[in-house]
Amino acid sequence: MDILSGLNPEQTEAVTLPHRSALILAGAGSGKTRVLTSRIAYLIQKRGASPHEILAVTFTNKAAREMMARISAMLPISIRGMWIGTFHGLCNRMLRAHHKDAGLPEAFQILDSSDQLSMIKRVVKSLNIDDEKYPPKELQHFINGNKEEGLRPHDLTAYDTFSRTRQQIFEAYEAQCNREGAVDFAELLLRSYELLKRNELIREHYRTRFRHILIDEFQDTNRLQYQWIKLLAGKDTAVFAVGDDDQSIYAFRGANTGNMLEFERDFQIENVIKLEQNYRSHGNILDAANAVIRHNTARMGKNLWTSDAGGEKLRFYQAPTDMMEAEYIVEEIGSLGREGVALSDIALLYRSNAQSRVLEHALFNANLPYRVYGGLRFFERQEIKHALAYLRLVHSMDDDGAFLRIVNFPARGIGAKTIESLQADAGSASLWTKARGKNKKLDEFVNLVESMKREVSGASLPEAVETVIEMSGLKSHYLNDKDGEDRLENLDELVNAAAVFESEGDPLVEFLSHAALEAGERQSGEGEDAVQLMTVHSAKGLEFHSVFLSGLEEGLFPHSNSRNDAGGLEEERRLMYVAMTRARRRLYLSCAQSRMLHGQTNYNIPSRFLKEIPEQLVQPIGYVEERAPAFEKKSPYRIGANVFHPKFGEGVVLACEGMDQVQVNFRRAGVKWLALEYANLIAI
DNA sequence: TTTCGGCGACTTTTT
DNA sequence: GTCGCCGAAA
Repeated sequence: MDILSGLNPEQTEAVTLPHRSALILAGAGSGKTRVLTSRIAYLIQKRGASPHEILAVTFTNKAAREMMARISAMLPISIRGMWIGTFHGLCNRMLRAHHKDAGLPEAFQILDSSDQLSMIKRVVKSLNIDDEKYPPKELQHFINGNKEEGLRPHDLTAYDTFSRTRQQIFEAYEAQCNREGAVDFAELLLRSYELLKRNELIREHYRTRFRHILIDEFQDTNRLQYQWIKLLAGKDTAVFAVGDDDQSIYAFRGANTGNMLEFERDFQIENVIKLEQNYRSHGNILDAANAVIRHNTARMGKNLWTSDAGGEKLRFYQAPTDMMEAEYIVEEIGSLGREGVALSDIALLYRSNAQSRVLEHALFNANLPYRVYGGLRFFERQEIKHALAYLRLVHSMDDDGAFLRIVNFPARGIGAKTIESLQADAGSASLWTKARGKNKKLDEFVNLVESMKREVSGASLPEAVETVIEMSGLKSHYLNDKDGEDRLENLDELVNAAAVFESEGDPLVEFLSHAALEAGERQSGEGEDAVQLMTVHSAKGLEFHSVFLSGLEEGLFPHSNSRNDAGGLEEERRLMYVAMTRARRRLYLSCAQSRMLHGQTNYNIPSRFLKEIPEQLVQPIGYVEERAPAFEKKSPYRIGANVFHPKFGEGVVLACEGMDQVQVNFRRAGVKWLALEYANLIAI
């Protein structure tokens, strides 16, 4: 099949661009992933590129897997030479290959966020610092924030005791990481960046190798990730960046849309290709979403359109209480089901996780199957972390994090007192080195770990996992625990995961990295036909026949915490935009006059975002007559109407704001906002 | 050492 | 309303 068949002109242009860097602004539902994968297939098939020359980077493992699957479906050849993965995955790969030059032990281990947090707690304690004054959570944010700016402790200037202390903690934390051979997520990136920066040989090697770098969800990159890309791109490298500034919803964790503008400058992008044709949603849904996002000022400018005009109006329901809102939603789901819509094609979206409970309650009462996304993931479960900690300790005795996690789990009578004295003995050495000969119980533990080590050496990975689960006593512990059933199942699942795990080097080291880098699917039950419940954030990238967007109230959505600064409000609006554009055919908007939150009743007014949706696109249901007007008053002009202005000439109405303002695209004078009171517009 | 009860927090989340 | 953490009692 031809790679280009079925692509629209803009998509084709993007896929077939000559060898130079490019920025693709890809709106929601505009075929972004398709363009990205087609580009790779095109480079290989039509431009004679070798898979070896291609590096493609994504944000999630899921996206990376999807990309690989799609490319291998398009190409008859093996894609093994390609580097496709997340930023962290690719940095890990690079650091494993050059661990010596990066100053890391061969089998360095990766700390996930919770490992990192406990490491910070340990460091704070060892420095005798008050964790009330310096909360570990904040320190974690501080450390990661600095690393993401490319800053090490010695790069910081401290003017007062507070910042000096934080700097000291940062320093001690790094020292402890180095002692244990541990690397946190931000460190993976920063190390890799510094490696490329300092080592010319390695840098030039990758620069000549990767002639094509492709980046997905470019709007979500942080500063360090962008700098990493910049370092990696040689003079003959073409960087193909795909993103949508309107869908940037992760600024709160460091994503920097400014990278898009910088990219245009740094890589001398001549023309930005915009993919504006939406293949997902009906016209009314798209018009409404466009009307909302237009209220943002910091935009690169893009207007989605569809040939699939019209469709059903959006439905709006204002309920007296959150319970009644949920009941309304459940009723509607029932009738959608009877119309033949699959339950799994229906999504209930909300701004914050706390809102799911009332919805779950209503769904449960109505006996409708549902699936909630979010929550604990496989490799984050305590029983899994415990088992992995045994593996870690067996593999590397200096791993204090692993030692502390399991020294008394299952309980073997080694308490805080013993540990404290052990830590005092150890100083800057690892706990393991001082554990023997301290007391009887610790000796037993040391012997246990050593006999595990003997058993495990030479065993296959799944055998090792199984041995550790048995010998540690985890298995019998959970057998005796009345709620241990699920945990035992998960431990079995861990053995399975180890059995199917493929590795190229040391299987244990790679398996442990895998566990840290890929927290695993959230839960099973993928295939069942169930209503999908999730936050708007986790819905990004997905689409559904029908979407219910609930809790559209001031203080909730937009969230009260983002009300203060303008940037926060614009991010909330982008979130609203993302939420609305998830719907293909039907979009329900709802809010409640009163809502139970944090154990007390709140009375909220409808979200300001509702007012930004043109009234004629919305079908109100039920109570709405009594409410204060939530929607924009009908403008005398319709979007798309032709108008004439005495000075600017002919134009087309792009948007209306209330009764008195319109945005017009004039054929000669360009796009302008006009006050109807003064403008003397004439409809033609 | 373990367990239980009280108190405070509480937006969004991937690696 | 619920979860997680911390301190006091068993």
